[in-house]
Amino acid sequence: MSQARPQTMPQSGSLFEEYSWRGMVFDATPGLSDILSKESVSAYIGFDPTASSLHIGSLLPIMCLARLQRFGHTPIAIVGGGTGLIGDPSGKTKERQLLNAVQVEENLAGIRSQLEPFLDFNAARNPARIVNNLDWLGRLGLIDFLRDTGKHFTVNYMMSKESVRRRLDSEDGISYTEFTYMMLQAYDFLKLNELHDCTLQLGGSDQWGNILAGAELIRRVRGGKAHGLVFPLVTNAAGTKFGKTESGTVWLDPERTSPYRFYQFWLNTDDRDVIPYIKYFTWLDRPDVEELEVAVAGRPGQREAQRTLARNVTEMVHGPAALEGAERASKVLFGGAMEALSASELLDVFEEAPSSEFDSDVFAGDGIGFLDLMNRTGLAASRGEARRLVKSGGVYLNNVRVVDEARSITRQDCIEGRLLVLRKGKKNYRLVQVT
RNA sequence: GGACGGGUACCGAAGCGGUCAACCGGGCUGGACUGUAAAUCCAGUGGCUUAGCCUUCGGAGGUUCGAAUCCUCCCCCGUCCA
Repeated sequence: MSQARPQTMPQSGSLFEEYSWRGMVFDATPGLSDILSKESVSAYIGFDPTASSLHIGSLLPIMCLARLQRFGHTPIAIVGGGTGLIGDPSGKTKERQLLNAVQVEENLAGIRSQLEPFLDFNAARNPARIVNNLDWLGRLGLIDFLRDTGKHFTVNYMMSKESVRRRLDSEDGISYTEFTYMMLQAYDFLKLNELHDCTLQLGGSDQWGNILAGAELIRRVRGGKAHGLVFPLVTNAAGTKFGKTESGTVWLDPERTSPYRFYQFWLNTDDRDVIPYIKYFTWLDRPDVEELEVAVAGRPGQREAQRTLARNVTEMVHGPAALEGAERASKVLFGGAMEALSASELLDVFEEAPSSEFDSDVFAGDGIGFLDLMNRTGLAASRGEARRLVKSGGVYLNNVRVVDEARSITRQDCIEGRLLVLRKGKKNYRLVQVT
């Protein structure tokens, strides 16, 4: 079950079959399966530059491209520098806030670097490409656009699309700007078809309408056949939005979501979701996945599948060193062997835990009351709450349960005289640094 | 503009003169069990110097020994009529 890095060694079988067994085909244009088994094609997916980092919601599209490349096809990631300035109405009930060009430019740079670990840009035969559609949309003249592209779309056709219709029914309506989005995306497909012989567009199921519009445009303008394939929306058994936790979105950027949290996110995957996720997000082959499926059914408590998922995805996104750190941190946080670590190691492990700084005077002499400390670090909203927590046995100081609500904290309690680890419940840590 | 109905803690919702810091449900937070899960069970959920005290029931006044509860005015929301 080793984790393979980006590579272009073609795999056997057809890409379509591969997508299928992994549950990644929600819908596809007729005949696509045939073409993928016979020819090597160029395919693209668009990434939305709404934020400077991709989050794990983009992992499925990324894996789609990566798999495609392994099957000998050529992946193109298009970052929507141009379309990002417009805003896609698909899946949105409200008009979007427009981003300015500078923001989009910054976001593009971040996204580009996050795609790089997944795709091989130096493959001899089918190197991956990242393109920015601002390159052509930016200098597209309005008159040309209306004559060459607009002529191929009837308003009737556009209005019949689900993404538009829903907004027509809503109170807010849809602006002309967003209404035009579909045409711009179609134009992208046309342009990529022209420049890079791209004949396939992939996307989430909400992109189906936009993708078909592009294929249609290619047929009309260039007489060529183009295809589309959409993957399903990633769901979770809890019915919440995939990729969100109590602490927010799970980003790919380690600055935003630490590798530890990232690893934990996957480790905490529901039993019902773990096999689909493994199919989506790892390179494990069919026999390995089936083995894990048996493991989940037979001894769910072992969480072999979750562990495998977390290990694989964390390593793929953040590298082996970060994975090692995340696993070490997990061990300390859930195994409780805190004494074994030095203050600086603890700082490292708790890097992403909220922390408060206190002047060393606070701990001098008789020190500070424990309840006050709880309150002042924000771990408890009031002293009363702190008291209740202690009474119910839910508070730990340096991983030792606190039973005496009247106790004070002095310098003696600090690890190496400079660090305290407060914990509320099982997972709620707060670091106190003595300065 | 008129007629009703209503505004209670994070949300929903009881209470309609004292025993109300306010039933109950949800949420949330702890605990037990467990697999860092789900389900279940238990506890807590305004503040404090915690056998007690203080501040809360849309807002401001008033009646009363005593008000979330009664009265007056005001603000806001819903429904119907104009």
